[in-house]
Amino acid sequence: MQDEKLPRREREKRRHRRQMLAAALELFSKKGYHNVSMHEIAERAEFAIGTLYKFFKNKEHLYKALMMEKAAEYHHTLSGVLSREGDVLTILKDYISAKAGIFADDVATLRLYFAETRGASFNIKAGLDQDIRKLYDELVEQLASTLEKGIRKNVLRDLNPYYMAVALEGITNAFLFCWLEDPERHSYKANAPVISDMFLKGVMAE
Amino acid sequence: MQDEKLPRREREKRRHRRQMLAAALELFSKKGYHNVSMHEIAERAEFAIGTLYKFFKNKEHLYKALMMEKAAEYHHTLSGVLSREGDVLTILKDYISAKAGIFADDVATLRLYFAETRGASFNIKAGLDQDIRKLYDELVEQLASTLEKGIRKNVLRDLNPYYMAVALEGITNAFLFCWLEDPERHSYKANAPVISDMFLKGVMAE
Amino acid sequence: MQDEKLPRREREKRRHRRQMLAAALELFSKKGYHNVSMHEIAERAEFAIGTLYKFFKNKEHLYKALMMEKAAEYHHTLSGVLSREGDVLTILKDYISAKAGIFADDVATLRLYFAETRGASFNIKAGLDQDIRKLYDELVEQLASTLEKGIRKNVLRDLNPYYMAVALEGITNAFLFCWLEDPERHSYKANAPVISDMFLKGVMAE
Amino acid sequence: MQDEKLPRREREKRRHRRQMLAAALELFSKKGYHNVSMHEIAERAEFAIGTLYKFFKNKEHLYKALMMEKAAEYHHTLSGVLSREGDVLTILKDYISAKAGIFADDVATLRLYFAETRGASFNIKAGLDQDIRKLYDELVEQLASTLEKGIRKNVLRDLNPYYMAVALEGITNAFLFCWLEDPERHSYKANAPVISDMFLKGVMAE
DNA sequence: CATGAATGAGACTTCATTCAT
DNA sequence: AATGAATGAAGTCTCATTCAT
Repeated sequence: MQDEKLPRREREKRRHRRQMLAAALELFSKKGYHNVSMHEIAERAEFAIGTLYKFFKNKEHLYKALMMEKAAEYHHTLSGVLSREGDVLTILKDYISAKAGIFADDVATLRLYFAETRGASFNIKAGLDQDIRKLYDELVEQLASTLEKGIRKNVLRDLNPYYMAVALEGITNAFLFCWLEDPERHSYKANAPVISDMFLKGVMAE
Repeated sequence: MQDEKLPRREREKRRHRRQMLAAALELFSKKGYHNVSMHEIAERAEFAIGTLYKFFKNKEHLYKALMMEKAAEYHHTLSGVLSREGDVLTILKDYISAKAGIFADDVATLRLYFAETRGASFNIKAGLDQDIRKLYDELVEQLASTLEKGIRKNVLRDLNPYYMAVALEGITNAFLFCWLEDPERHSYKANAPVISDMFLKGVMAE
Repeated sequence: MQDEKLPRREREKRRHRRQMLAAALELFSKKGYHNVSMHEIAERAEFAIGTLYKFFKNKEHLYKALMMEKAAEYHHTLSGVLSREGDVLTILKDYISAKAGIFADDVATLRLYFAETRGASFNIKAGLDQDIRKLYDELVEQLASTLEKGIRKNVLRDLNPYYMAVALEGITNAFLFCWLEDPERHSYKANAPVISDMFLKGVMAE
Repeated sequence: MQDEKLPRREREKRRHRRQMLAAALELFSKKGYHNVSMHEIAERAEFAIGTLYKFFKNKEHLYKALMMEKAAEYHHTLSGVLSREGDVLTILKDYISAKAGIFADDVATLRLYFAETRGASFNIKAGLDQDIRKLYDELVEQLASTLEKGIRKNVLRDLNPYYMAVALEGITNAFLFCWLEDPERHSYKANAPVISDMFLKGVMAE
């Protein structure tokens, strides 16, 4: 992350890599993996096609690199929220809100994220997308742990914590999806309290 | 739907069409739109490539025909459940259960359904997939109407009914997705009561 | 070989295949495997590139099909000469002459043949060219058998028959090569008696 | 050849050049001209690609430089043998033996040598390979002169000396090729007397 | 309607070569 | 000289679609 102390050459290389990934993100997100050509990405990034291939072995690797970097950021943030000390209800509310912040200025990533984790992904050959899915599964497990803690403390009802996590993910993603489809009408951020309300009321112990 | 009174020629034609769609469904569901070729579909359906094109203008139209037929069935069933007379809570429970029955023996369709409605779909050029999305939106609206009725009858809390519908869809789809990913571990059908419980507790008036 | 009784469609297909192989032979022979593009071959054969790929899985397979068909013809002819009844010296003279006839009107094949069997071949990936080399080895073995017969009949000196075969191949190929390089100055056909003379005198029993 | 009296800079330059040629020889010989990239050569030689291009104008020139140096060595040695004083038969036997020594520890060169002189070479564009071929032709001519001398001295039969040379080259190369293909089974060196025997018996005057 | 050979645009990828540092 | 990032022409191959039979 810290490029500061690197030699100029290395810094430039990283910058170029970022430019390529940015171009790829924009295009993949708008048109989908199979409707974007490597030439298109190279052109958008203002590099020659050969340069693109110097940085990424092939289209799949470029795509995967893109997804993994974004997924890592995403999961790092949410995982951080879930790791906080404090009462479970606050953590859950924060988690719901945090999802808003993450994608607030990066709709492109959100779109791809859905394509990979919710839609049945057919973009990359079997095996390559396993890593991304695995990262996502880990987050759900962590969420389940948090919920389990809530159960033990009698804050939450004694339901299967994994399925509670699945439900929470389902709701939040549904709202994110709404927002993605029509950002004008459906603000996820504004709806975060509604989500918290509905979900928590459904799972809280009385 | 009723082919009985049609001349033999017409009946055969419909049968052929069904065979082609069945082959397409199987392949699209397994490998994704872009990883299936028209030749592959023709071969699987045991027709010549030219015949496939006699029935469907092009690959997109074939895909859309497939999706629309499946979506129509799906929404017809769920719409039927929501149109029933009776108390709202029962209707909602039935709705949740009904989703299990629909896909129980048709995982292939479920997979494609997600690719289109939950993941950001990049399969078919803008405009063509609007019809499918529209059908889905109608169902959500109908669900919202049902929920609104529940609110008016003081059975449900006074929350935005559209967002309640979004939440319910989010939860049920999340569970369907779980089941799709690992049918052995996560039975949607068995979990339907859990879903109903969590969701209804969250939205019911006290 | 007999296309006569085949349906028209099938006959045409074979003709097209032959046209493609002919175009490939001409180009490969003139410019070498790596200096000929599939587009070039398609164009020369007056077919679209896609059609070429309908007939041959890829460039290597096209090349191999070409080589194998030619090699089969070639070895069939020479093998026939070696299988004849009669005295060994006559058979050997005929063998030497026969090599002239084979390539007389097909310099292109001869050139490729050398590239594969005499030059160290780097054209096709390891394994694919084994078949061609094997065919050639079989011929040398058969030649050795013939020579062995001559030894047993005391017509030839008691030398290692395999190495005698190698020597004979070496001489004949060297003359073929001369002719290939400069057909005007060095006629293989005219030199066949010279070859026979030199070689036989070297290996004949007194 | 003598680098001793040169300034250090010059000596280093020559050493670098040799390293590059050695890397190229190894790779070309193993994989063939078209299956080796300039990057690969640079990497093997442990230089940057740009440095490679400082020494050799382009891939063809690199290849040609390699071939010419090896060919020059080769022909210098054999030419030396043919220039010796003494009786023709001894010279010829020595010539046949000498071919063994030359390639004994340099199979790589032998492989390339065949690719260029025996197989129809398609490696380098027309014109560039003429020099190598010319060098080879000169050697054959010199061999023919030697043979002619033998004829004049009534040691050899009165055959066309050029064709006798061609035949000798054919035989020796065939044995070299045998050895190249399977060094374990076919030792050229051990077979040198066999070659001499067969060839000389075929061409000697009685 | 059925067939399937033919088409060719366009995708992915490699690699010889250049040039600023 | 040495470096190696950047270039882009050119090659291989796929596949949606057409059309003559």
